[in-house]
Amino acid sequence: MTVVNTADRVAEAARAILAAEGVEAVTMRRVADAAGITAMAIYKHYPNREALLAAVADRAFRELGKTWGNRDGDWETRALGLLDDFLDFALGRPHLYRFLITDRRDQARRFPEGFEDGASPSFTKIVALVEEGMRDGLLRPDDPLEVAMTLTAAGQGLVQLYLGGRIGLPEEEFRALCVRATRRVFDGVRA
Amino acid sequence: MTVVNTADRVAEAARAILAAEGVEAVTMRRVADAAGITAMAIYKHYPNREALLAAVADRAFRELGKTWGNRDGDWETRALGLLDDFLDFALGRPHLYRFLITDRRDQARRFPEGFEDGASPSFTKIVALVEEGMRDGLLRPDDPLEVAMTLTAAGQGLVQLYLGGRIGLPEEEFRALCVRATRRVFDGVRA
DNA sequence: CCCTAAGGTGTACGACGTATACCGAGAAGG
DNA sequence: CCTTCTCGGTATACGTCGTACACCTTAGGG
Repeated sequence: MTVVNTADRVAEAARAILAAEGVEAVTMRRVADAAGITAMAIYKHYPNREALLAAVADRAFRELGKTWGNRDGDWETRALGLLDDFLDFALGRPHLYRFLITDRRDQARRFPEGFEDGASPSFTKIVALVEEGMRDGLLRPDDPLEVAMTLTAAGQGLVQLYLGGRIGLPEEEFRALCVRATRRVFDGVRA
Repeated sequence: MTVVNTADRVAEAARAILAAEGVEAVTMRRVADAAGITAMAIYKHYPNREALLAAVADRAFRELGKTWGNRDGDWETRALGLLDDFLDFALGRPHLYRFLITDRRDQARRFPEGFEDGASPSFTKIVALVEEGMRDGLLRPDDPLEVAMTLTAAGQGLVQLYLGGRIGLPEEEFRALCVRATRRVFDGVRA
């Protein structure tokens, strides 16, 4: 991600602060300082703070899609690998995760339309895996989109609880809990 | 919930604004106006805004526990009734839901210690139902706490996606989706 | 050579959380 | 009965936030 122009430099500065300290730490003045300009200069590139944050979300999402789910192995290995990638992100960059996944964003992709055509790179990979599982007889025939959604929702719910401080487990144990929970859900959709 | 003293009146005013417009709308000045005092007078009752919000969370949680899961019928009816109650709250008072469930709160109850003794009224009901299901042979023997957690996580994940604007379905269809998802998870833990 | 537009600065405004100083009423104690 | 505390309230002010507005500088095109 080479930074070329000011708009990118600003977005990158915002992303860094966000990842380190959370959305509420992303103030126009701090971002401006980090980018080497004045706060008001940001408005030459983004109409307001919200738009800046949206731009940050965009590039974070794009970056994310590239690093997810590039594993080999049998079906179950790849499935749990996807969960692992997800947890790596959620637990490794919790502020970014909260911002991207938990916070409301109005023009976010929507289920089911926005997903059917593979618009969401990460979710599409899960859907593809589910479809493969059904084709190969590992999973019971069902609506792949809904099954994929059920699977991801379980993981996201667990992470939400964990990041919300409701699960007092060390990270490794929490990850193991996620794997067990996911297996249970798999059991529910297995052939 | 009769309001007697100023502290309660303040908390109730804060709760009303929160339920109507979300946490960020809960400013000290607005709460004070609604309670008929000055902003600074709030500090005679709560050390700061965070403490006020914590008090709001407390009473909302307590109120919630009373209205949840008072249904009769067979096991599945009660189980889906609990889901229904949960969705009633999450979809009926989304701001309150986000505040209580999604937002980070430091002295929140924790899994597993905080739940084992039945400290959380709503979650305890789910655990009890799961335990009953296992005793009666409806569910496969397993850790009831973890199974209950898997179940709730799936529901919370779905709601998180819905409230985050990621699921472009009308409420009724979303509720049906939740039921189908929950059934799939049930299938995974059934005997 | 001037005009324009793009990208930058400085200042200012209203809203926020809250520190601080002050005040009046009633209880307590001599 | 008068003094003195304490409790719950007010008024004012400070630093920070997002951002409106006026202004400046500079590169490039007619």
